[in-house]
Amino acid sequence: MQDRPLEKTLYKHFGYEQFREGQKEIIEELLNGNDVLGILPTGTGKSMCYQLPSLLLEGTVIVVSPLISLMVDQVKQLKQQGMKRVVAINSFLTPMQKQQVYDHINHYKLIYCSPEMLQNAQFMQTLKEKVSVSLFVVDEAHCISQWGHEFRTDYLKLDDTLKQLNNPTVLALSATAPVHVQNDIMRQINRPDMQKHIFPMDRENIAFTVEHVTGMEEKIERIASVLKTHPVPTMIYFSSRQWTEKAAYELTQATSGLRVAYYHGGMEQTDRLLIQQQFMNDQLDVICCTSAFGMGVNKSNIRLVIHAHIPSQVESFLQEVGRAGRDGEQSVSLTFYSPGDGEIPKRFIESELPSAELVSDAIQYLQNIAQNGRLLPLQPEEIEESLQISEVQWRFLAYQFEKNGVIKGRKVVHQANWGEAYHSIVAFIKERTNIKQNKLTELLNWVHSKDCLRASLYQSFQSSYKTPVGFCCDRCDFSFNLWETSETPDRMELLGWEKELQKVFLQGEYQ
DNA sequence: AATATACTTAGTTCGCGGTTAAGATTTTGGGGGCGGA
Repeated sequence: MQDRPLEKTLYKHFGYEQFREGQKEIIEELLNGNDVLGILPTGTGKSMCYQLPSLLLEGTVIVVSPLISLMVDQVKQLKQQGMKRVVAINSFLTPMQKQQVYDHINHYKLIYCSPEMLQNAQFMQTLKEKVSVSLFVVDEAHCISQWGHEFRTDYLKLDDTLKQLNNPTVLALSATAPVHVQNDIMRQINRPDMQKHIFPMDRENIAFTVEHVTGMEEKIERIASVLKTHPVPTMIYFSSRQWTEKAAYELTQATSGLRVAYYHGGMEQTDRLLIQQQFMNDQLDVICCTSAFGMGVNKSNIRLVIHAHIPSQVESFLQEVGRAGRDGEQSVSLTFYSPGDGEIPKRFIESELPSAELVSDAIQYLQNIAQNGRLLPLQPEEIEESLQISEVQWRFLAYQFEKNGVIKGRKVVHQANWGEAYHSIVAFIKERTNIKQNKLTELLNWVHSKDCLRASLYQSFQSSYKTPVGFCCDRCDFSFNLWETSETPDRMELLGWEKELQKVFLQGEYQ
């Protein structure tokens, strides 16, 4: 091991004898100063790709993460492994805590933050003054492409952040990113020449099945009957919060004995955390959830992922399905479709971005402000109120107006080219809506596909896919009565005393 | 009739509970000296 310094560091700090597939190549690439786009399946240790370099590189590693809970989990885990010079900066810190972190910012080797945080002037100033960034990591990088254009536009400003931080080496990581998402990531962060380390993401132990039914009532009946014969750890996706709650109640009634809960973004943070932990600890069998549930759920024995509603694109579908069978055991994806099910995602797509009329209203509103020599209101809620638009719609517009030179921070640019801005924004909205509608159509086509579900699902994502280890799909060889699941395992899984002790010590620890 | 996804902010408090470091005290094991067999 003497002439293998990377392995030595790996063993010394993380206790592993050798690297997993892909890790070493990526790390060497980064240490040589090359940008890397890494697409690695979940559970193969993506975070090692930057945690180990953070120990070897001179400066600081910045990790952009989409969820506070993800950063907090990572920091907790690293501290537990003995790496103390790690911090997550987010809105959970009080102003005083934040100041303390800023005062000693150069003490940290790893800093986790959200893309929004990187738009905070004080944070950026602190970084620029006191920190030399050796590596800039975008975790869950598909968020750039999937959320950046409409939902969280700060994801599209990372290229500017990189410039301000003296163009450090970049590592973009994701588990599920088809070629067009990979290209979008590189385009948005303005690094066209990234070294690609891409591993196939098709899952050979998941069987696919689609059932056409009449409506939600029949779906829940079917789910109940499947769960009675196959009482396995299960996730059920819905497109509405209300249905998650209703279904959880009805399934509890229908399947005596199964422990069912619901989870969606409208719940209290503490409740969300509790449900997630109970599910991960096998204290719950079934979760009825919206798309809010998923990222950061590292439960290895999820056997069944049901879509009671379809999402709005294949990428989301694959991410959600991919949470099944991380342990390699036979798992199943069950998708329901009833006539009209495409309507919900269609409405989402239509309502997410403002209409042309709203863009024109917004321009009038801005011109009014400019003429009176005023600034934009400090509270965005005030603008949303005046224009009668949603928070997401205003954030999208604000980003577009800024990009088109109409506003600068809170200032409205007087001599802006309003006509051109209007046309370019409206054209962009059309283009995005189109792209999203096509993505929805792609998923709907799959649901109605007559051919092998596995083949048609993965075809557009990668050139080839592995042959399944068990069942393939309901067009080929799968049906529920062939699928044998072992008896519900003991509720209390024995982990060995080290893991049990670790669990006890880390319980309830959140910051 | 409507249906989902997340982040953000707060200026310089105060008291309480818990933790840690340092010092004091007690317990315990081992080493060394001494006397006797």
